[in-house]
Amino acid sequence: MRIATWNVNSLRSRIDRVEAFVQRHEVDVLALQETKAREDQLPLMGLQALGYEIAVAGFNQWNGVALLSRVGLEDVEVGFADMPSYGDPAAEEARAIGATCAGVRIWSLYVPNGRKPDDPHYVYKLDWLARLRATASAWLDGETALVGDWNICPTDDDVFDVKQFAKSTHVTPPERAAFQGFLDDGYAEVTRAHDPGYTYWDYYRQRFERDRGLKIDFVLASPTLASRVTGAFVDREERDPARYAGAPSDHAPVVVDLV
DNA sequence: ATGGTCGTTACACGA
Repeated sequence: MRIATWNVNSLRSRIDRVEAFVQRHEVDVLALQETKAREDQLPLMGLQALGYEIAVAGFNQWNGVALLSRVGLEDVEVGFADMPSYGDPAAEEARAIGATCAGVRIWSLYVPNGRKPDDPHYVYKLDWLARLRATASAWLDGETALVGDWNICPTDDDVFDVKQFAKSTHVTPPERAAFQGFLDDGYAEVTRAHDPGYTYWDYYRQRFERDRGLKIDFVLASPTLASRVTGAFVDREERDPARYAGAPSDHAPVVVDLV
């Protein structure tokens, strides 16, 4: 089975790329983040014609998550609501959607950005991660994957220039400790060993062309699932502005293979 | 310190 995760930065603006991506790599399950659309706004017929079931949750003009699967999509669950200060406080905003696909419980996660270390959103980010960890620790016995945009650079190697991030989120010790907590509990990050490269490059300043990026998109697997991983890679071509028509997402997809 | 570029029921704001 091949699963993938991709912060797509608007599913509507990149629906053609998503269709091409899942076909190009024969992806069985795709977790999406920053979908920025309600299901009723999405032209999903193409993906359905390709055999994908779709579950969409949590939307405003910045966030939103989704799961596509051609190997079953059961027991869909939405959780970990967004901070109310984003968008319409009355709208239900989710930053996580989970489903069971061919026996594997997969969660598409869009960890809060945090904005700045002195911002309330930063506190919210750490609290959100603590709540996720407490819940996810109960899933270690099963075949569980926590995939998505973690908005954390766990090591200095995951930042093109640590000095530039001295006063920024993504690299602070509390964020790194929050990420490490999942590993301490027994989850394994299964992509780095196969592809240590960045997964995100800012749109400005030709950051992709100069490979000035961040590694912030990860796949954490429970022990049983981790033992099934045979490979992983970052699809950098999907981030290359020169490779395909139209603007790319600022994130590249991450693909993982399981026996 | 600033600005650069994407996206969105947008002409400001989040990433």
